[in-house]
Amino acid sequence: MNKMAGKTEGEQVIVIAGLVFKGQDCPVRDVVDNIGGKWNTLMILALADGPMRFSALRRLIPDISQRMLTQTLRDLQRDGYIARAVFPTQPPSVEYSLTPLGQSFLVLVKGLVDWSVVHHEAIRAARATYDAAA
Amino acid sequence: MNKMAGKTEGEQVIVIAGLVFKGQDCPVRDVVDNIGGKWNTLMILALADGPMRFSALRRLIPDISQRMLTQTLRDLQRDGYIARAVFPTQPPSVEYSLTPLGQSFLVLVKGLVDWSVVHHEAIRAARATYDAAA
DNA sequence: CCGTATCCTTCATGATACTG
DNA sequence: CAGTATCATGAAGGATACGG
Repeated sequence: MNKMAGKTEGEQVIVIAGLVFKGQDCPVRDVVDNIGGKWNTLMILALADGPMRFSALRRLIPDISQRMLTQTLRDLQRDGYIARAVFPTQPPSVEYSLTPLGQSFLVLVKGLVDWSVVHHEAIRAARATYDAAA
Repeated sequence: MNKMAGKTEGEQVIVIAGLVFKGQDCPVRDVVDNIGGKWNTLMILALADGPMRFSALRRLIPDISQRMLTQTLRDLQRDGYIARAVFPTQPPSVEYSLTPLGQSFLVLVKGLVDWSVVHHEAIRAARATYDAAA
């Protein structure tokens, strides 16, 4: 049922698996781009069990640079996955938590993780086979 | 229940949401990296309804360059998501199809797509709000 | 403690032209 | 038809230093 249809003028519409993908306003693109980021999914998982402070996240994920931690949190906040709360302590503390949207998304991420765990071996095996044939 | 544990020597183990993430051999990383690619999920969807020839995929997804189409197909084949079948016609024709692993993965991708469609508006709204505040 | 600012490197992608 | 080869570029990510 895959089809491609051109509109009357210039604007192109792609239909795949019953879904419309337009060049720009594709609903999926935004979400996939977020998953694609190196740290985004991990950050969602890190906040799965409750709010966390900036420094706590750094300790939890030592491999991330401060720059990337900030940026990842900003991106996720901007898209509504996480919330940022500042407490006027001295020095100030900032707490991040999943929004309802983020919690909804967490379900997908967990599904992804579970699938990965189950099929990881098959993937590694396929890779080995392919590389051996090359 | 998030914890970080250091092993006796050097090797670092990160535990998030009950899962172990080691620097290299992380089962999730491979999968997420694949999803992250610009065309990978779209390609999986494109093959959802059955096998497709190279040229058919080009027509279906006009925005992809030949180079990226080839590379995306190669990557997915290497990881075992899709199969490549060459038919000795003149000129030769090549058909790509989802493997069982790919079909299993398709379920996740569809879940992702559905979620995106449902929550796309919320995300766009969050973005608008955030940008307005800035 | 929680960031910004700056610089730098690498990699993914795109454009284009050519081949069995 | 189904690719390869080559070159160019922009974005993503890392390292480091500084600021409120």
